[in-house]
Amino acid sequence: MQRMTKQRASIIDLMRSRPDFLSANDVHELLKNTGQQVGIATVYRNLQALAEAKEVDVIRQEGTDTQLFRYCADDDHHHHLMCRCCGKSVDIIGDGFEKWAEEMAAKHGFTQLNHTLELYGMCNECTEHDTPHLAK
Amino acid sequence: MQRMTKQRASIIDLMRSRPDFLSANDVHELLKNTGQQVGIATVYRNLQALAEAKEVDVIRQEGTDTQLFRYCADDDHHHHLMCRCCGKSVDIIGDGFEKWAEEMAAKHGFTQLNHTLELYGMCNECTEHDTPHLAK
DNA sequence: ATCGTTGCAAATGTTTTGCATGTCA
DNA sequence: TGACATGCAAAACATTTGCAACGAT
Repeated sequence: MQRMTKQRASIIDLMRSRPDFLSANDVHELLKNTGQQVGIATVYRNLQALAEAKEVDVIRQEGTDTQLFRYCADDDHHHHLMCRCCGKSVDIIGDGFEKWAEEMAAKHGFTQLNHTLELYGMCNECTEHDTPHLAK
Repeated sequence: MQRMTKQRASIIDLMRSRPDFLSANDVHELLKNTGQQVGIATVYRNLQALAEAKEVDVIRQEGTDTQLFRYCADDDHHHHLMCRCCGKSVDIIGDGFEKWAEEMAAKHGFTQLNHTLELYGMCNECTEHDTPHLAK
């Protein structure tokens, strides 16, 4: 079974307090700044476990090959509209989209459909304030 | 300017002859099997150049962190419906989808929208023949 | 003869793993 | 106590880069 340790608690706390997507490294650094040292391997292991438990969402950063994690109460299937400037993200339910995807699959004889979809843009705040990049 | 070398020619030839998505490593191996040794770094450099020239499409493999490349005549923006079993993929034009995405962005005050979208499934052949995995 | 290209090996960056040690239940 | 969790360092990958040798134009 799953045991509650100091470090798991720290990680969960941090994730719950953060509305934006963070890399494993971000989490590691942020915890270090709070004085709660947690090994990077442990960070990865816990984020992975949380992802499997659907407590966090995982996406891939736009250009790079880094996974980003974010706490997420809603464990239904959904997508994200993420600000590439400040990292903030909005959950999107894909009603219309899912239907479109199924149609496309059917048209080409594909079954057992699955998909990856992420939307990236600039949120209104970042557009207005011309914020170049948000400090983590 | 761009120079045509043996190795660039080999890579382009291979890509043109392949309808499925290949990793840089696949390309490297396949060329090795043909006797046309090409350094892995060169494979990467050329695939990257081809991607910039929009001669190949790049996607990320479903679970992993590997990029996959595929020759693509059509340089307009489009998406892929890919068979997770045999790797075959179909180009999809996103008319309906693009519009939906813009609506979603607008609704939440996001601009400069961009997105990643890939569809994965089982093609009819793979479903019928119950092909477990295609040999590369 | 240039100057882009290649190949190799080393560097990078992310994520995973082995293993001895620590610790929750 | 005993199974699971942690930390560290090493391993595993995918990808990039420095640099000397090469070769297309």
